[in-house]
Amino acid sequence: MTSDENSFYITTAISYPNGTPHIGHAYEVVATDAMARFKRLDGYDVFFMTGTDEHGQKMMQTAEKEGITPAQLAQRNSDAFQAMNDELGTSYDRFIRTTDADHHAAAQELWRRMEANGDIYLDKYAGWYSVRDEAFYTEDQTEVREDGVRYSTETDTEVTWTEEESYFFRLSKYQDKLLSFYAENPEFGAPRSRFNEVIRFVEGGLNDLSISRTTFDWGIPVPGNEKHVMYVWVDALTNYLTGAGFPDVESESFKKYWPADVHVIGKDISRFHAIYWPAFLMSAKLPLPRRVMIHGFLHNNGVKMSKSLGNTVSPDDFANRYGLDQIRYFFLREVPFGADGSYNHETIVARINGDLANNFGNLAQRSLSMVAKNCGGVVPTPQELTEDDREILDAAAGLLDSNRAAYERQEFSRGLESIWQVLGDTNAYFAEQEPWKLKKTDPQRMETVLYVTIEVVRQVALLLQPVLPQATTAMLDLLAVGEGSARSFENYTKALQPGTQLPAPAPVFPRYEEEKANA
RNA sequence: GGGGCGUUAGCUCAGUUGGUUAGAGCAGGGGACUCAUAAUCCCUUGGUCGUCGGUUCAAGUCCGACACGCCCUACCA
Repeated sequence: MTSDENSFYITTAISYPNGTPHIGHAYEVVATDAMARFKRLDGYDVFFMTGTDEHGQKMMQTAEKEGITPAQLAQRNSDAFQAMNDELGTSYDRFIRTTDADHHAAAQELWRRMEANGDIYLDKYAGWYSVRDEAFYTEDQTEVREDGVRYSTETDTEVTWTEEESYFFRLSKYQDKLLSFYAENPEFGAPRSRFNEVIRFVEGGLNDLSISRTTFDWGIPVPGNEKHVMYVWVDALTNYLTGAGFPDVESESFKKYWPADVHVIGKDISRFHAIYWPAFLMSAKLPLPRRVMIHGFLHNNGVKMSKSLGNTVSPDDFANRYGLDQIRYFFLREVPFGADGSYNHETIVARINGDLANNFGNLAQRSLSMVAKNCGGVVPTPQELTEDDREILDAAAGLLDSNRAAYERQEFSRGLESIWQVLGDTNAYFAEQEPWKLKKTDPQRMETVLYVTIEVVRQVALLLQPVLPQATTAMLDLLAVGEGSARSFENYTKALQPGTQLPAPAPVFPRYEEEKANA
């Protein structure tokens, strides 16, 4: 039972809409979007899903505080998350909500399967429960502080003594199975350092997991016992199955897309995805996802954002200030995916002006404007290629494979780095060939140089579509590259046709000017 | 307490299985050019590769301590 090899199913984590979206949410979805776009361009049948995880006690409490129902809160904030995706122009195929009807059916079916496998039993749970963490703590993991309230020592959140009947999942039974799965699938968790943490945790022994609650009802009812709702993580993780069409395992979409190819998540939830989730699926006798890609966090200059400091920036403001493609590029180029990173105004501007405007934008502009002025505005006709010409064209041609390899491991920054290496070489090539002098001495040679240059620009633009969807669309328009398949990777080597009429060139990447920003 | 990761030019980082003068980008300095978004190109200043010790003909690259930093996990060896 494996999914179609030409299909590609990728997900972000679903967000908890207890609050509004921040930069971290944008970061995750942009990276996932780039991956999805790359695979589409590379001929895959892609299904890209993101969404919101709306159940749980925290949602109930927040709603209560605001004097609205959990459903209203969920609706409002889920809409905000979807709006963020739309403003960022992400190419999601489904925005799933755990309140969707088909998700209820999926979560209950997963439960039944785990139960049928003998992995769920009813018991009692007593302990210090933190609503914020959605977790129980033992006595010694908590302490009473000056205010007379008991807190979790580790997470500084308030805990209350909770005694309740609860269903448990026999997670302990899966320790060895998980460990052998990890050993056989070294690429399952990434980056390696995070995966190692997961493995160490499992090696340390697994306790059975409490997977239901009776103290509130904002959740999916446990099949056969409506007093209980499912623990939010059983509910939430199942969304990945729902998106593929579960519980209809015979459906076309399920056969095509499950198991998921990549779950993109933050480092805070690696345990749920790399331990609980595979264990649930093993229990339910379903195939396991191929990869869990764990990204780091972005810090604003190492300073945490907080509302009281007034330094919060919504993804929306961020994009409006710098530009959509610009922040996408910054996110993916500046920080190796998987590592923590930091951002600040100066670094962002340096990337926008140095990489995008100067190295790439200007290369296109300088070559295309010469074409417009000296070649009658049509794609020039190359003569026999010199060693220099071939070298630069070969370098560009090689980028497709190197980027495939980079994307396969979500190493976006490496892929982009290799592209900018070629752009740098091309600028050097252009300066060395001096086509503006050839204009008078050897017009045919000039045409060859211009042709080679804009052909490199074409290939680079094709390859950058996943990261810079808007700018590359404009760039490919300037090169009169047809829409649709002409812009997919199958036509990566389909060179520009001499004589093709080109539109008047115009700059694609504006420089970021401080005066304008401060106004 | 146990474990993991990191510590390389001002900044951000690359450095394969140990092997000639340790690299890139940005920043800094000098020059060139004029096709171009004051863009681009060339040259160039910066490093006792955290500290100490060891293995080796040879270590940034292996081993052992130690010092910082980050992370995971815990009072059980």
